[in-house]
Amino acid sequence: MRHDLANSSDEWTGVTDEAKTRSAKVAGAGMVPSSLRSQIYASLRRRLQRAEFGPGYRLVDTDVAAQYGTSRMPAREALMALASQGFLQQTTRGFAVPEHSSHDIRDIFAVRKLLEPEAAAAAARNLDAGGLAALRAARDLAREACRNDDAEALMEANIAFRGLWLDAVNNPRLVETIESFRDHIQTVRIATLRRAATRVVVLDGIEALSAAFATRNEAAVRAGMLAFMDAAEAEFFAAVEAETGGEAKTGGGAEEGER
Amino acid sequence: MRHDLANSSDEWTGVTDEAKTRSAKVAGAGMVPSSLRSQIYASLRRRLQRAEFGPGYRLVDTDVAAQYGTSRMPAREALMALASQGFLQQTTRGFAVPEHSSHDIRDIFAVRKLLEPEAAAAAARNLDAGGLAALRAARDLAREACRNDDAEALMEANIAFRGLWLDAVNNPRLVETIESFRDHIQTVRIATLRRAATRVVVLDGIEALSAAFATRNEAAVRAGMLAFMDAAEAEFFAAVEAETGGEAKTGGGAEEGER
DNA sequence: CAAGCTTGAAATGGATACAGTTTTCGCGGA
DNA sequence: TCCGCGAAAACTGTATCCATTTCAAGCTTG
Repeated sequence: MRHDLANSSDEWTGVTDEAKTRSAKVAGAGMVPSSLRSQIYASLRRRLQRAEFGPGYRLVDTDVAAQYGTSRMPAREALMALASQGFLQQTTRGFAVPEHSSHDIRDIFAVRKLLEPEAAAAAARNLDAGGLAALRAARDLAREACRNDDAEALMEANIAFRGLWLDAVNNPRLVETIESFRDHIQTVRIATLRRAATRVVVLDGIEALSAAFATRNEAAVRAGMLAFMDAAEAEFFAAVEAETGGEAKTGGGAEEGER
Repeated sequence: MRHDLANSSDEWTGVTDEAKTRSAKVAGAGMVPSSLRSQIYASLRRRLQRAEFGPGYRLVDTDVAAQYGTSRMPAREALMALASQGFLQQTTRGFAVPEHSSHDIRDIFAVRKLLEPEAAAAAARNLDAGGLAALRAARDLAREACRNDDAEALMEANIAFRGLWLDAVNNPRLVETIESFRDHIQTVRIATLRRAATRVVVLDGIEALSAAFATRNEAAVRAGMLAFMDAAEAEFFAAVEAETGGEAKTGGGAEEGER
């Protein structure tokens, strides 16, 4: 399949905006979006986030270059940038979508549990009336989605809710670190997407956090966030257990191998 | 100055080992240490950690390539990898060593205070007799350096001490995150290197931590690390205050600009 | 029939070449 | 002396080419 860079608005323009926002937030880093390298990078990153390639899928620079209609060099550099940020694994022969082990996921949850409760507490300090209203709106969307058993919509609402309180955190470094982990773990989303129990857990978490944010009770926010993450972690491992019977690897992506 | 990759054992072979250890620890990532790109990357990262280039210093791929005696390509890729991990800033024209504002440094300290006490506590659980002995040795080096008012040696001992307990942390993600922050802010070391008071603070911190590690008392380790970081932060801002009279930017690196 | 070696294709890493763009520096005029 | 202005140099981004490495399949041999 040919992936054009100029057209395909949903593919490329959306990512540009996100990149702009992010880099402007961090330290005014000079964005150079017009280079083929950056475009391929952004496109691939978006496709990786959507789990378009399953774990273990191999990405070869010549193939990527052919897909985007460029020479090998921009494709190579985009792949290397993705690898250096952990979105891809560099093997002896090419790049591969990393297969997160259960242990790896546990480690990531451990780090997130150190960061996110504190970040949420900071957000609770900073949220204004408008922010709280937006959080309520996202919560209502989540309720609606849960009532309709719409896993997709619930995930969207969850992501929106998360983005809203993260916007109120006044430590860009902290936000950046948290988001870097979020991007790595679509694995969790995919594994737990289909479970009805997960949807309940997510809605419960959003409800509890929403209430805590509304009262601006920092301790409650901290506790709520921690409980939410514990529940999510337990849910993930329960899903893995149910699906694979306790295998170590967390497969289940879209296209497997294919090479 | 010409930076050879094959010779210059202190510069390059040591870094190879570190890179090998690190990448092997993370996720079995395929290390390809023989590539020029990786070698330049590791060497530059080491030099950045040692604050060989001051804030704002511009690194141009042609210059780096000439320094290492390679073509532009490996240098370019190493620089881009460093930039994508935050060790360098990509400007509209080349790469520059980031200049952290006081606010930025405060933010980074806030994140580190969330991560490092927990990480040190985990290390305390895992350290074996050999690790404790190595920590004692590093502490003795720090004592020696402090007695001689040798700021350079104290910095080395401090880096060694940190590396040792980080090696005992069994969560590679956590280690990776901590290291990314640590390497970013050599600024702190530069600004505070010359103060005698800072040297005392550093030695005190190492002493306290060393004692806490020796007893494997997790709570003491956590508290010691937090106190150490608070002291370091206070010391940094005191140094900035004393030096520049409260300027926002934290200059004072080795070579400034130079282009 | 199996195990090891050989050979070939594919893929990566590095070097060189080239085009486009920005910056800077020197010069001339007001 | 200061302000344009133009040319040259520098820097980046991309393409193409070559060398080296690695994986795999097939063949040979015990």
